[in-house]
Amino acid sequence: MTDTPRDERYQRIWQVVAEIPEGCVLSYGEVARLAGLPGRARMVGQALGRAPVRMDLPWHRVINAQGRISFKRGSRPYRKQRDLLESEGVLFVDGSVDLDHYGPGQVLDRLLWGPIQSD
DNA sequence: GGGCTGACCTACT
DNA sequence: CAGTAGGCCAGCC
Repeated sequence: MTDTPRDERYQRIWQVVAEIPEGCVLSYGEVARLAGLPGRARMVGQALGRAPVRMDLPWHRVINAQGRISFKRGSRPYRKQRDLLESEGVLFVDGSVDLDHYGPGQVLDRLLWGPIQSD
């Protein structure tokens, strides 16, 4: 897979991100794995940063494995991402999202049952 | 080529 | 919970 052309790797990453349902989040590592690039979480961040704006990628649905936004707290990108997520119903508790509620394990439930109501 | 940086991750102290 | 270490790899000096 290391011989895969760079453009194709970006394409795969973008595709995975594009398919994250609204109100759900995936970690960089998870996206990398789903794109067939295990262990290359860093590349996901790069791919997102270089994604053409016209793609309208839901980049905000990608956060780190800690369930937190990877931009510096309080920075503009940080607030932007957080606003977008909260507008989709993703709740932040003490600066992090509950991956048990919005993470990959909940994608199916989310599709079947709709937005998370509460506990 | 070497060195450094980064929207990262896991495992281990 | 905080820190460290090693792994990962594209891009830019």
